[in-house]
Amino acid sequence: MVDPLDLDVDNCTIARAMEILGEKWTIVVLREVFTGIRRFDDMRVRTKIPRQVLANRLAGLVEHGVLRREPYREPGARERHEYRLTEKGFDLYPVLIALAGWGNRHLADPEGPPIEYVHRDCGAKVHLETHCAAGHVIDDRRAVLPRPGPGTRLRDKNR
Amino acid sequence: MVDPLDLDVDNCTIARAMEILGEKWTIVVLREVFTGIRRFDDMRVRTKIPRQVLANRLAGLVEHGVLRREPYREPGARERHEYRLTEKGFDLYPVLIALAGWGNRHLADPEGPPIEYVHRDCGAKVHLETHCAAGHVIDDRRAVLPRPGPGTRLRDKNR
DNA sequence: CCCGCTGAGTCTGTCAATCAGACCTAGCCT
DNA sequence: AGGCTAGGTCTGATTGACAGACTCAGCGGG
Repeated sequence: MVDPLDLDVDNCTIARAMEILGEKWTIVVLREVFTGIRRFDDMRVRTKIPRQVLANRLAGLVEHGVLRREPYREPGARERHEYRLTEKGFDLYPVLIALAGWGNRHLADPEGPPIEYVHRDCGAKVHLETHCAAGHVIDDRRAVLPRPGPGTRLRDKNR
Repeated sequence: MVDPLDLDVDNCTIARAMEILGEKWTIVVLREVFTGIRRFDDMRVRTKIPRQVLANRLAGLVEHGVLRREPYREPGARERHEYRLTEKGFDLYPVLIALAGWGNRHLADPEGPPIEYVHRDCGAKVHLETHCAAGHVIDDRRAVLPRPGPGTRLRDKNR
C-alpha cells in the first residue's frame, strides 16, 4: 500500500476537469445550454454574466469540445450562431445533476429550488446512485475509496 | 408551459454551489480530504497550492460547513488541527465521482488516470447511475429534463 | 437610399483574486 | 540558547472579473 503523500497528482483528471469547468460562470453557462438556452443574448439576459466573460466562456467551451457553434437562420434575419452540446458536453450531465442534488439539499431557499431535473418519460425527479462494477449499490459514502490508477506516478524528492 | 426566458434563476442552487466549489483549488482541496489528506502541509506539498490560497480555501470550506477543524496532538508535538469532512461535505462525494468520471473518460493521459474510485468491500470501480424516483434507470441523457421547481420566480421586465 | 434596430460581440479602465516568495510564530527538541 | 517544524501572514506583481461605452453586419421600414 503506497503512502498517498508519495504520489504525484499533477495528472489528476479532477484537477484537469476543473481547469475547464472551474472558471467563474462556466457551470452556469452549461446549465443554460442544458436548459435549452442556446443564444448569446438569451444567456446574458437570464444570467447577468458580463458580456466579455460570456464570450470568453463560450469560446473556451467550444475550444475544449464541450459545445459546438452551429449556424442557423430565422426567416427574415441574417445568419447567426447558437451553441449546442457535443457528446463530450452531454457527458457532463451527471456533474450537473450531482451539483444540483447537493445544492438543492443544502443551499436552497425555504420554498425550494427553482430548477429540478425530471425523467422525460414519467416526470419523476432524477437522482444519482453510486454503483460498483460488481453490481453493488453503494449507500454508505465511506465505502468508496480513492485508489492509485494506471496513470499513477511517484513524486520526486523535492518535498 | 413557461418560457425559460421569463424565469428568474438568481436562486438557482447550481450557481450557489459553484460559489462555494468554483473558486480556484476548492475541488482539489476536497479531493485531498476525500483521499484522506487532512493536514495543511501535506496538502500543500502534494498539490502545490499557494499557501495563502490554501489557507483561504480551508477557512471558506469550514465556514460553509463542508469541513470541520479538529484539534489533534501527536505524542511529543504541540496541538495542531486537521480538516475533516462534515456530513454536508460527505454529500459531495457524487460530485467528485461525476467529475472524476468525466475527466477519466475525456481528459486522461494515454496511460490512464492517476486516481480511481473503488468499492471498499469488493475493489470494483465505482460509477454513477441516473435513476428517476419511479425506479427507471436513465441511460439516454436526453431523457433528463430541467423543470421549474417549487422555488421558481418570474423575472421582472427589465430585460 | 438613409435610418434605426438587433444580436453578438470588442474596447477600456477599475477593482478584486491569484501567485511566488519572504517573513513570522508557538511550542517542542537538543 | 538555538534550531526545527507546522501552519500560517505580509508584500508586490500579474491575471481575471466587471460595468459601461463603442462597433459592426444585415435586415426592415419610410
